[in-house]
Amino acid sequence: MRYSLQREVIKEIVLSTKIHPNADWVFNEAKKVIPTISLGTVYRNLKQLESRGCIKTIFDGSVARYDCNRAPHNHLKCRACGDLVDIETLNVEIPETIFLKYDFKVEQLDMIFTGICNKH
Amino acid sequence: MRYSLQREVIKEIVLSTKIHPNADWVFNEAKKVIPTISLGTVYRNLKQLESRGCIKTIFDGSVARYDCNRAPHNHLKCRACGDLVDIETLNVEIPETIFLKYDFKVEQLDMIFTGICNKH
DNA sequence: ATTAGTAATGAGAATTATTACTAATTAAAT
DNA sequence: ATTTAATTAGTAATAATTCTCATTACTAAT
Repeated sequence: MRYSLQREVIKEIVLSTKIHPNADWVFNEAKKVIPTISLGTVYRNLKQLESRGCIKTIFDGSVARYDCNRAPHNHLKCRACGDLVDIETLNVEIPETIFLKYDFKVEQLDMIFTGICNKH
Repeated sequence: MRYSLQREVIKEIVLSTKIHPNADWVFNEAKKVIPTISLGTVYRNLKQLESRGCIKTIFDGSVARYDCNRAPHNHLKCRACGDLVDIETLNVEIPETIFLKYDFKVEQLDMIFTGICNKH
């Protein structure tokens, strides 16, 4: 993968925040550094960064948000302000159990706790 | 909420399948019964049925799918065929723990296991 | 039975998030 | 320096969903 300034900037932006931004937020931040950058470039690079394992995509309802935390973890989602915060991974019956019970090979577990955060 | 044939048909369709259909699938099924029904009507009624608690919405990536299973449960999602199946709720550290640890009032927990089902 | 009031509908336009296309640019290899 | 292929900006296209609005059809009261 060839170097590009746009990609470096996009990567830095996502890696430097914990807010789990969406593409549009990243786009607006990136414009502060490269005013001519286009939204398509942001989407293209977010996708590339994800496929390289640099970042992860989480779906918040129907919109994609990007997460720089590569350690296994889960999320709390406040339904009042929309904030999404990381929490340490909670213990769940191991995938092995699911394999035996449902004949299904688990590769990934996404868990999201929705509720009200301490700002409300 | 006033009676409407469209809503009854839409409700029956969602309640009679376990495939967790999306709006378009419901639309196509509904057309078999009411050929003049419109997609907007399907979306409008799915939303109403959800707010009444008759059905639940699950987001599969960025598209909404509808679930007639009102008991607490989780989902297995096959990344090969896209099938989504219900599994019984697994034991998770109770919301109380999260409240104490993160000062966050959990109202709902969504959990989705992604992997490969026994058809592959 | 008729009517008045208003919720619901169908059809299509609008919106939002995302992807695809294309000609021009640029990093990197020769 | 020249070539090559990846990448870009800008814009058009797409997909899913929501909105608008004139018309239709339930329902309660007459």
